[in-house]
Amino acid sequence: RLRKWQERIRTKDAGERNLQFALSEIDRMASALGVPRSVREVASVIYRRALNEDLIRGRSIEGVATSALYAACRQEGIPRSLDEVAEVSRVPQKEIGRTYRYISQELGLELKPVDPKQFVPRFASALELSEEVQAKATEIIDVSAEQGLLSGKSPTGFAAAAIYAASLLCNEKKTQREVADVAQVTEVTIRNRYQEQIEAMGFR
Amino acid sequence: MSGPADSIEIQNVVASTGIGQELDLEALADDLPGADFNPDNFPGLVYRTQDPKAAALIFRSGKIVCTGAKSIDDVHDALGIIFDKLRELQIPVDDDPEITVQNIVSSADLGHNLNLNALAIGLGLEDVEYEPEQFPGLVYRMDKPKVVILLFGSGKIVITGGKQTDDAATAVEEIVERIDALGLLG
DNA sequence: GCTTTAAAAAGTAAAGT
DNA sequence: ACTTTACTTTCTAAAGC
Repeated sequence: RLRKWQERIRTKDAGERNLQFALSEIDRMASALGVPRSVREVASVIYRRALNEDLIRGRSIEGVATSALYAACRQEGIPRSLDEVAEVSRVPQKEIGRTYRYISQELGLELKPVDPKQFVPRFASALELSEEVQAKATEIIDVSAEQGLLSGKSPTGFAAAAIYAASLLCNEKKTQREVADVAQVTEVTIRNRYQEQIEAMGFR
Repeated sequence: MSGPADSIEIQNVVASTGIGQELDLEALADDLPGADFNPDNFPGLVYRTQDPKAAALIFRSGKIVCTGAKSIDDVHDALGIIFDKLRELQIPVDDDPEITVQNIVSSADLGHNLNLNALAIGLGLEDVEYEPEQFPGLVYRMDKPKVVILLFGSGKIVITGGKQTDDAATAVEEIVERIDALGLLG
């Protein structure tokens, strides 16, 4: 009797400690990513739901915590790329993506594909670009997406190219390297997306 | 009348079989020229046939997996070559080992560009995986036939998971119908 | 879950010329 | 800037960790 009771307390304590660890990790990563408190709360809710639905079995606590935060950022409309999330996590990017797909499916999050426009304010301010450039980049994304150029393309690369193009059009030029660095894509990707977008805008 | 169904091409067939005889893979690796056997990495011995081009994984139990063939006939031909090679080495092989097709991978072309964002929402987010940051294709799991379809912006698609020859054709017919019903087929 | 094998799709990336 | 190579995703069996 006593042994069973102690075991229950032990598992309860272990579970409690694991939950506290996960929540503190979400907090630490959220701070490193500079996302608001509301996103951390959404991430915590997602993590607790995953815990209640027994989705953590066979997966690492850190992996589920990171994926919950990645999902929360998307749900709140201020997405971080998997690259950015992986930088502040000790879990490899591949596992974060796989775990995200799993919990997203099991919890029925039904998150829409990431909209490249959601990266514009953050990337543009990191590059100290004006509101005018941001508005232009947003327009470029809308017009080129409307013409079907977005299908299959990485949202960060698409946003980076639009910001690069907008910086040229507004006489606030940033180099491809500068934009590539903040968006964490290569110059080659910016060049490729940029060419298509300029053509879609009817410039050239 | 050339439609998407006519563009279907089988790209890979995976099948399993067994010779009904245990094997000494160490000895087989020495006797079979071109055989790759690294038991530390993987328990199967890898043997490749040139014509038809295929790769076989041969296990200690005598069970064999054949992959890479372009048709079901090629699977039978490739395995036939392997059975004969084993017989040449004085290894008893069942007369007519049963060969089971486990997976057929096909490609096809819908002939129109696809708006994958609209398709993800239209087909139902619960049945769709579309993460262009990780992979450019939209993943759609179909129940009947039970296959997985990868759809790309170009309109090219991949059908995998099918076991019947006509699964790909049925799946293409079905996906075209669903996309068309959404008004998303050019 | 992982390990290995094959194949297509298209995007992204890195290395070498 | 160009090409080449390689990695991402889906599927499936096999034996064993």
